[in-house]
Amino acid sequence: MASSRFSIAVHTLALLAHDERDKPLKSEYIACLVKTNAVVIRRLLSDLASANLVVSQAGATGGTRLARAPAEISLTEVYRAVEGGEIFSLHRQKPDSHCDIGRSIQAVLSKIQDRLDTAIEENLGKISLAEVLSMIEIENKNCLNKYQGENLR
Amino acid sequence: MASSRFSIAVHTLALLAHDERDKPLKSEYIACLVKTNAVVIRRLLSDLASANLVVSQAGATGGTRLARAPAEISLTEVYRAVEGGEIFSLHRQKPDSHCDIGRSIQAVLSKIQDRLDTAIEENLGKISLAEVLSMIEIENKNCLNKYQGENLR
DNA sequence: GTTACTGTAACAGATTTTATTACAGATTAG
DNA sequence: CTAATCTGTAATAAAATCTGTTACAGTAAC
Repeated sequence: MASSRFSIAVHTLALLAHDERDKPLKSEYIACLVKTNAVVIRRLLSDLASANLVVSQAGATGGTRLARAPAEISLTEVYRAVEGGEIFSLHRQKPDSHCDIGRSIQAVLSKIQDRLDTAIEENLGKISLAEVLSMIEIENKNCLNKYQGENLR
Repeated sequence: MASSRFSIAVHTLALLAHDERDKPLKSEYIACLVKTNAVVIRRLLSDLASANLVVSQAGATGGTRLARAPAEISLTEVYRAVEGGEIFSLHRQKPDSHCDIGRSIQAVLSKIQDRLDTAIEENLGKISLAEVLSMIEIENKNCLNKYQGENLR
């Protein structure tokens, strides 16, 4: 799945974690910062809500906020919630099953897919939303330093 | 990249490893077994040749054969040769950079991409083409057993 | 020189992602 | 209770990506 849903989900969650957390954000506002359509955000938030990562409220003054503290949200959960979870696709046409290889290659490839998926989830499991926030902060400081450094010349 | 190129590459290499290895296979023949077009196979083989995994020969009686023994070909090499190598995409539209999050989120996501990519390559590095062949054999035997078992009823 | 391949370009078709419009249902304020 | 303002979802359009196909130049054997 080469979609950008994971990226947009992490961005959205970071926004929810960054702003005052008791005040829910509106999809329109998030969409504006992420530069996409509000419906795209709502669909994503809907998936995140199903995974109990966020809580939405309908009606005027409604919006969405995190369901838990950022330190308690792992990127694995986000990945599972919004991404299909296949690193590569199998053959679109089923291979010729008269051949020894063709008969079993897809079963073998599926096993490899599973291994990779596990590896990815383990890896993402080590990263929490809180860590993403601090990575962002560090990145911002680096930017600032670079910029000042260049001004000194 | 949710393409099936990796699957088709592994299938193709398995075919090259399975048949007599001194006799090169023609793209048309491989395409028939993989159930795709010969040009698709040639494009793939062309990438695999650039990665020194196979050797092709033009002209009548030409074709393609493995460049090394199956035990010496790791799936990491195959993956790198044919697949773009991005588990998820970044935002298609760049996010609003007036916002603290938007300014740095993509840099952070890139780092996460890199980590995942490394994890995948490490994982695939543990699997050689030779192992794929034996996995296929095991799978075929399992199929056979199942089939015979069902016939006994 | 004829035949039988590979390698690539160029284009068409299919599939997948993303954006947009529209509207029903929920919630609050007045 | 009515108007205003959200979410959630369906339906559809547009854009991007992936596959398949045709065409043909270049290479090697016979």
